[in-house]
Amino acid sequence: MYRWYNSLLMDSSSIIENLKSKGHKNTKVRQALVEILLTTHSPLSIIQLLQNLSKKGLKPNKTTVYREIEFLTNQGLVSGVDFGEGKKRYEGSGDHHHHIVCINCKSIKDISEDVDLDKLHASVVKKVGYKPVGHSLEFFGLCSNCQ
Amino acid sequence: MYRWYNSLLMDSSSIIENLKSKGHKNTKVRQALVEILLTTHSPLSIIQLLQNLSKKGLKPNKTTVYREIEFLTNQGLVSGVDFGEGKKRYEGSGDHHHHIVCINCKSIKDISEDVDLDKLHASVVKKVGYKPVGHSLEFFGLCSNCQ
DNA sequence: TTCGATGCAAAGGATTTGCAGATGC
DNA sequence: GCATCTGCAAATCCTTTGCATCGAA
Repeated sequence: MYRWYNSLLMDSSSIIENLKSKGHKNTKVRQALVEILLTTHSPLSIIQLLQNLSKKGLKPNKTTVYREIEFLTNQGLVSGVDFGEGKKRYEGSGDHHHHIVCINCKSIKDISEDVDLDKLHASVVKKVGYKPVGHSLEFFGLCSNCQ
Repeated sequence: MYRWYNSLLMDSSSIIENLKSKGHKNTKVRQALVEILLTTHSPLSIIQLLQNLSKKGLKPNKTTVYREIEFLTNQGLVSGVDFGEGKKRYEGSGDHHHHIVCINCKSIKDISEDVDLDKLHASVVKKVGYKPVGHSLEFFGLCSNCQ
């Protein structure tokens, strides 16, 4: 998947600078969201993003967060994951990895295992004639506390 | 994943019989839903289930379909999949396989490729100490029409 | 000044819930 | 007859939209 930046090598201010060079503005909410998504390595819901913003002293409207996330997604900086909870979660695009979700307490753990789906993805895509865009792989289970 | 039946070997009436033996009733909607999910090998939304029921001359309330799907899910007969569309889709549990979804026209293709995630699943689960329940793997792309 | 960003209210869509009435066995 | 199933209305939750205002460059 093409990505014009590498979040691991880029800090929030250089991301903001890049956005400014495209005619977008530097706002407190934007900068804080980028920081939160760059430092939190697990997918956050809109409500959790609002809580994190609140910790930074920012209390934007929920709509603003939805729109900012949509914007950052269009910029390729953020991607959404869906655990079938009836809502989406968001993480920095540079963070692409997979998760295991406890079906009871909903806790989420990252999977460090390097899942190489690219080869499979390529073969699947070739077979069905689709232009590849991405994939989603999540595991579900009961965490040690909930068993 | 434990499953008390094998949908490939079981027709709708024997499933209904099994449910009746557990004290559940045989209703037209239940029987029709089981038939639909047994014969449609792609995940259907609640609206699509209603449309399919309609073709069979049944016009149940949407709430009834939600409750029936919940019931069949609890019985292990149905499982939900989520493509991040903001709604769930449902398929017969015996149908477990993966999909590729066109991000433009939303068309869904099954992946015949035999994705052996069980080994990966087992290793992941062992490492994080979770009791395994299931997984979800979907690919996204642009279908030939939408490219 | 200009155009992007924001807040607020309202609307939309999926899903759930409470309760009374209908139906299978 | 009794437990399950159903319909209807209302409520809830997530997300989107319209519009007027604000604010960064």
